[in-house]
Amino acid sequence: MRLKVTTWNVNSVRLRMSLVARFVAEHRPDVLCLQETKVEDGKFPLGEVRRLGFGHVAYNGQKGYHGVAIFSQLPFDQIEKRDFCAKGDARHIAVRFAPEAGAAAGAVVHNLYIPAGGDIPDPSQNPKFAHKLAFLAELDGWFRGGFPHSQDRAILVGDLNIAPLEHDVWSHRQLLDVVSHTPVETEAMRRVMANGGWIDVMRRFVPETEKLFTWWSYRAADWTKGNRGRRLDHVWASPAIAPMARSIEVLREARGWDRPSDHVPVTAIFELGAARAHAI
DNA sequence: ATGGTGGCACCGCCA
Repeated sequence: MRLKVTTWNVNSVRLRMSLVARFVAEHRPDVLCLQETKVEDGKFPLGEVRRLGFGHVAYNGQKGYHGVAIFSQLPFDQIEKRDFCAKGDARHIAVRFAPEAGAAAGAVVHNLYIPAGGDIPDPSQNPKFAHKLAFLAELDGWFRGGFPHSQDRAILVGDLNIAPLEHDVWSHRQLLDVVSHTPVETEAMRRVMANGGWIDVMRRFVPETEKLFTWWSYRAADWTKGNRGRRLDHVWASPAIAPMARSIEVLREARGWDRPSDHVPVTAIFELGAARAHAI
Protein backbone atom coordinates (compact mmCIF):
# COMPACT_ATOMS: atom_id res chain seq x y z
CA MET A 1 0.00 0.00 0.00
CA ARG A 2 1.29 3.39 -1.02
CA LEU A 3 0.94 6.25 1.49
CA LYS A 4 1.45 9.73 0.05
CA VAL A 5 1.90 12.40 2.72
CA THR A 6 2.28 16.12 2.03
CA THR A 7 3.26 18.94 4.39
CA TRP A 8 2.57 22.55 3.43
CA ASN A 9 2.59 25.83 5.31
CA VAL A 10 -0.26 27.52 3.42
CA ASN A 11 -0.25 30.86 5.26
CA SER A 12 -4.07 31.05 5.65
CA VAL A 13 -6.11 28.04 4.59
CA ARG A 14 -9.14 30.16 3.69
CA LEU A 15 -7.25 32.57 1.45
CA ARG A 16 -5.34 29.70 -0.15
CA MET A 17 -8.18 27.17 -0.59
CA SER A 18 -8.08 27.39 -4.39
CA LEU A 19 -4.35 26.61 -4.32
CA VAL A 20 -4.97 23.70 -1.94
CA ALA A 21 -7.63 22.43 -4.38
CA ARG A 22 -5.20 22.75 -7.28
CA PHE A 23 -2.49 20.90 -5.39
CA VAL A 24 -4.88 18.10 -4.40
CA ALA A 25 -6.20 17.73 -7.96
CA GLU A 26 -2.69 17.52 -9.40
CA HIS A 27 -0.98 15.45 -6.70
CA ARG A 28 -3.68 13.46 -4.87
CA PRO A 29 -2.03 13.05 -1.45
CA ASP A 30 -3.57 10.51 0.94
CA VAL A 31 -2.72 12.79 3.84
CA LEU A 32 -2.26 16.56 3.65
CA CYS A 33 -0.81 18.32 6.69
CA LEU A 34 -1.14 22.10 6.73
CA GLN A 35 0.40 24.73 8.95
CA GLU A 36 -0.48 28.39 9.51
CA THR A 37 -4.13 27.78 8.77
CA LYS A 38 -4.85 31.05 10.62
CA VAL A 39 -8.44 30.18 11.40
CA GLU A 40 -10.28 29.37 14.60
CA ASP A 41 -11.96 25.95 14.68
CA GLY A 42 -15.50 27.40 14.49
CA LYS A 43 -14.67 29.02 11.13
CA PHE A 44 -12.69 26.13 9.63
CA PRO A 45 -13.77 25.52 5.98
CA LEU A 46 -14.67 21.87 6.63
CA GLY A 47 -17.20 21.64 3.77
CA GLU A 48 -14.67 22.74 1.18
CA VAL A 49 -12.11 20.25 2.49
CA ARG A 50 -14.64 17.41 2.34
CA ARG A 51 -15.47 18.41 -1.25
CA LEU A 52 -11.79 17.88 -2.10
CA GLY A 53 -12.30 14.23 -1.18
CA PHE A 54 -10.96 14.06 2.35
CA GLY A 55 -13.37 12.07 4.49
CA HIS A 56 -11.33 12.50 7.63
CA VAL A 57 -10.25 15.92 8.85
CA ALA A 58 -8.63 17.02 12.11
CA TYR A 59 -7.73 20.58 12.96
CA ASN A 60 -6.35 22.66 15.78
CA GLY A 61 -6.73 26.36 15.10
CA GLN A 62 -6.86 29.77 16.70
CA LYS A 63 -7.90 33.20 15.56
CA GLY A 64 -5.44 34.94 13.24
CA TYR A 65 -2.26 33.04 14.06
CA HIS A 66 -0.67 29.60 13.76
CA GLY A 67 -3.06 26.66 13.34
CA VAL A 68 -2.50 23.14 11.97
CA ALA A 69 -4.74 20.65 10.18
CA ILE A 70 -4.62 17.11 8.80
CA PHE A 71 -6.78 16.11 5.82
CA SER A 72 -6.91 12.37 5.24
CA GLN A 73 -8.40 9.82 2.87
CA LEU A 74 -7.73 7.20 5.55
CA PRO A 75 -9.67 7.01 8.83
CA PHE A 76 -8.01 7.70 12.16
CA ASP A 77 -9.09 6.58 15.61
CA GLN A 78 -7.04 8.97 17.77
CA ILE A 79 -6.37 12.69 17.62
CA GLU A 80 -3.97 14.50 19.93
CA LYS A 81 -3.31 18.23 20.23
CA ARG A 82 -0.35 19.09 22.42
CA ASP A 83 -0.15 22.54 23.97
CA PHE A 84 3.60 23.18 23.84
CA CYS A 85 4.90 25.65 26.44
CA ALA A 86 1.33 25.84 27.87
CA LYS A 87 0.67 28.99 25.84
CA GLY A 88 -2.57 27.88 24.26
CA ASP A 89 -0.97 28.12 20.79
CA ALA A 90 -2.30 25.84 18.05
CA ARG A 91 1.01 24.38 16.86
CA HIS A 92 0.56 20.62 16.96
CA ILE A 93 -1.89 17.94 15.96
CA ALA A 94 -1.33 14.20 15.62
CA VAL A 95 -3.52 11.38 14.35
CA ARG A 96 -3.26 7.62 14.53
CA PHE A 97 -4.67 5.61 11.64
CA ALA A 98 -7.56 3.30 12.48
CA PRO A 99 -7.62 -0.49 11.94
CA GLU A 100 -9.70 0.17 8.77
CA ALA A 101 -6.78 2.13 7.27
CA GLY A 102 -5.25 -1.05 5.86
CA ALA A 103 -1.47 -1.22 5.99
CA ALA A 104 -1.36 2.27 7.54
CA ALA A 105 -3.32 1.08 10.60
CA GLY A 106 -1.61 2.09 13.81
CA ALA A 107 0.83 4.50 12.16
CA VAL A 108 0.97 7.99 13.67
CA VAL A 109 1.39 11.32 11.88
CA HIS A 110 2.52 14.37 13.84
CA ASN A 111 2.00 17.79 12.26
CA LEU A 112 4.05 20.58 13.85
CA TYR A 113 4.45 24.32 13.50
CA ILE A 114 7.52 25.36 15.49
CA PRO A 115 7.69 29.07 16.46
CA ALA A 116 9.62 31.19 13.97
CA GLY A 117 11.46 32.89 16.81
CA GLY A 118 11.54 36.58 15.87
CA ASP A 119 14.57 38.42 14.52
CA ILE A 120 17.15 38.62 17.33
CA PRO A 121 18.92 35.30 17.96
CA ASP A 122 19.38 35.93 21.68
CA PRO A 123 16.88 34.43 24.15
CA SER A 124 17.71 37.06 26.81
CA GLN A 125 16.78 39.90 24.45
CA ASN A 126 14.06 38.24 22.42
CA PRO A 127 11.22 36.35 24.16
CA LYS A 128 10.13 34.83 20.83
CA PHE A 129 13.54 33.21 20.40
CA ALA A 130 13.41 32.02 24.02
CA HIS A 131 10.02 30.49 23.23
CA LYS A 132 11.42 28.71 20.19
CA LEU A 133 14.24 27.19 22.25
CA ALA A 134 11.81 26.20 25.03
CA PHE A 135 9.56 24.57 22.42
CA LEU A 136 12.51 22.57 21.09
CA ALA A 137 13.49 21.53 24.63
CA GLU A 138 9.95 20.34 25.28
CA LEU A 139 9.91 18.47 21.97
CA ASP A 140 13.20 16.80 22.95
CA GLY A 141 11.77 15.83 26.33
CA TRP A 142 8.65 14.41 24.75
CA PHE A 143 10.36 12.18 22.18
CA ARG A 144 13.49 11.41 24.22
CA GLY A 145 14.04 7.70 24.47
CA GLY A 146 12.83 7.12 20.93
CA PHE A 147 10.28 4.50 20.02
CA PRO A 148 9.53 1.90 22.67
CA HIS A 149 8.72 -0.80 20.14
CA SER A 150 10.92 -1.47 17.14
CA GLN A 151 7.78 -1.69 14.99
CA ASP A 152 6.40 1.74 16.01
CA ARG A 153 5.67 3.65 12.84
CA ALA A 154 5.57 7.42 13.20
CA ILE A 155 5.94 10.26 10.72
CA LEU A 156 6.57 13.83 11.82
CA VAL A 157 6.07 16.65 9.33
CA GLY A 158 5.69 20.37 9.45
CA ASP A 159 7.13 23.83 9.30
CA LEU A 160 9.91 23.41 11.83
CA ASN A 161 11.30 26.89 11.08
CA ILE A 162 14.88 25.61 11.22
CA ALA A 163 17.23 24.87 8.34
CA PRO A 164 19.64 22.47 10.06
CA LEU A 165 22.27 21.71 7.40
CA GLU A 166 24.76 23.86 5.56
CA HIS A 167 22.99 23.32 2.24
CA ASP A 168 19.54 23.89 3.73
CA VAL A 169 20.19 27.62 3.24
CA TRP A 170 21.39 29.65 0.27
CA SER A 171 24.44 30.89 2.19
CA HIS A 172 25.59 29.05 5.29
CA ARG A 173 28.10 31.77 6.14
CA GLN A 174 25.63 34.64 5.77
CA LEU A 175 22.86 32.94 7.73
CA LEU A 176 24.78 31.73 10.78
CA ASP A 177 23.42 34.74 12.71
CA VAL A 178 19.98 34.62 11.17
CA VAL A 179 17.18 33.01 13.14
CA SER A 180 16.40 29.61 11.51
CA HIS A 181 20.07 28.71 10.95
CA THR A 182 21.87 29.70 14.18
CA PRO A 183 23.96 26.97 15.83
CA VAL A 184 21.85 27.01 19.02
CA GLU A 185 18.76 26.11 16.96
CA THR A 186 20.33 23.64 14.56
CA GLU A 187 22.03 21.84 17.48
CA ALA A 188 18.74 21.73 19.40
CA MET A 189 17.09 20.22 16.34
CA ARG A 190 19.86 17.63 15.98
CA ARG A 191 19.32 16.68 19.64
CA VAL A 192 15.58 16.21 19.09
CA MET A 193 16.32 13.95 16.13
CA ALA A 194 19.12 11.97 17.78
CA ASN A 195 17.38 11.50 21.15
CA GLY A 196 14.05 10.69 19.53
CA GLY A 197 15.45 8.40 16.87
CA TRP A 198 13.97 10.42 14.00
CA ILE A 199 15.32 10.10 10.48
CA ASP A 200 15.44 13.03 8.03
CA VAL A 201 13.56 11.50 5.10
CA MET A 202 14.19 14.39 2.68
CA ARG A 203 17.93 13.97 3.01
CA ARG A 204 17.64 10.24 2.36
CA PHE A 205 16.77 11.23 -1.21
CA VAL A 206 18.72 14.45 -1.67
CA PRO A 207 22.43 14.38 -0.70
CA GLU A 208 23.49 16.78 2.06
CA THR A 209 25.90 18.39 -0.39
CA GLU A 210 23.01 19.55 -2.59
CA LYS A 211 20.97 22.72 -1.94
CA LEU A 212 17.41 21.92 -0.88
CA PHE A 213 14.86 24.64 -0.06
CA THR A 214 11.14 24.72 0.75
CA TRP A 215 10.69 28.41 1.53
CA TRP A 216 11.50 31.67 -0.24
CA SER A 217 10.82 35.00 1.46
CA TYR A 218 8.01 37.30 0.38
CA ARG A 219 10.42 40.18 0.99
CA ALA A 220 12.13 39.98 -2.37
CA ALA A 221 11.12 41.65 -5.58
CA ASP A 222 11.85 38.38 -7.40
CA TRP A 223 11.96 35.19 -5.29
CA THR A 224 13.85 33.34 -8.04
CA LYS A 225 16.68 35.88 -8.08
CA GLY A 226 19.71 34.31 -6.44
CA ASN A 227 17.55 31.40 -5.24
CA ARG A 228 17.74 32.67 -1.67
CA GLY A 229 15.73 29.90 -0.08
CA ARG A 230 15.81 27.82 3.08
CA ARG A 231 14.65 24.30 4.01
CA LEU A 232 12.25 25.07 6.85
CA ASP A 233 9.75 22.27 6.15
CA HIS A 234 10.59 18.72 7.05
CA VAL A 235 9.56 15.08 6.88
CA TRP A 236 10.90 12.84 9.64
CA ALA A 237 10.22 9.16 10.18
CA SER A 238 10.75 6.59 12.91
CA PRO A 239 13.20 3.73 12.18
CA ALA A 240 10.29 1.35 11.53
CA ILE A 241 8.87 3.42 8.68
CA ALA A 242 11.88 5.31 7.28
CA PRO A 243 13.04 2.32 5.21
CA MET A 244 9.60 2.29 3.57
CA ALA A 245 10.10 5.80 2.16
CA ARG A 246 10.26 5.68 -1.63
CA SER A 247 10.48 9.32 -2.75
CA ILE A 248 10.43 12.98 -1.81
CA GLU A 249 9.08 15.79 -3.96
CA VAL A 250 9.50 19.50 -3.23
CA LEU A 251 7.00 21.35 -5.41
CA ARG A 252 9.11 24.42 -6.10
CA GLU A 253 6.75 25.60 -8.87
CA ALA A 254 4.04 26.28 -6.25
CA ARG A 255 6.05 29.31 -5.09
CA GLY A 256 5.29 30.82 -8.51
CA TRP A 257 1.53 30.23 -8.40
CA ASP A 258 -0.82 33.22 -8.23
CA ARG A 259 -0.94 34.66 -4.70
CA PRO A 260 1.32 31.90 -3.33
CA SER A 261 2.34 30.86 0.14
CA ASP A 262 6.00 31.57 0.90
CA HIS A 263 6.37 27.81 1.59
CA VAL A 264 5.90 25.04 -0.99
CA PRO A 265 4.40 21.55 -0.52
CA VAL A 266 6.76 18.71 0.36
CA THR A 267 5.49 15.21 -0.42
CA ALA A 268 6.82 11.86 0.75
CA ILE A 269 5.69 8.48 -0.52
CA PHE A 270 5.92 5.41 1.71
CA GLU A 271 5.36 1.81 0.64
CA LEU A 272 3.81 0.26 3.73
CA GLY A 273 4.12 -3.31 4.88
CA ALA A 274 2.63 -5.00 7.94
CA ALA A 275 0.85 -2.95 10.60
CA ARG A 276 1.29 -2.61 14.34
CA ALA A 277 -0.74 -0.27 16.55
CA HIS A 278 0.74 1.93 19.24
CA ALA A 279 -0.34 4.98 21.21
CA ILE A 280 0.49 8.51 20.11
C1' DA B 1 23.53 48.48 4.90
C1' DT B 2 18.86 48.55 5.08
C1' DG B 3 14.40 47.30 4.05
C1' DG B 4 11.85 44.68 1.60
C1' DT B 5 6.07 41.60 1.40
C1' DG B 6 2.05 39.24 3.13
C1' DG B 7 -2.02 37.85 6.31
C1' DC B 8 -5.17 38.82 9.86
C1' DA B 9 -7.09 41.73 12.96
C1' DC B 10 -8.07 45.95 13.49
C1' DC B 11 -5.06 50.64 12.94
C1' DG B 12 -0.29 46.46 15.41
C1' DC B 13 1.33 41.85 15.50
C1' DC B 14 3.49 38.08 13.55
C1' DA B 15 5.90 35.83 9.96
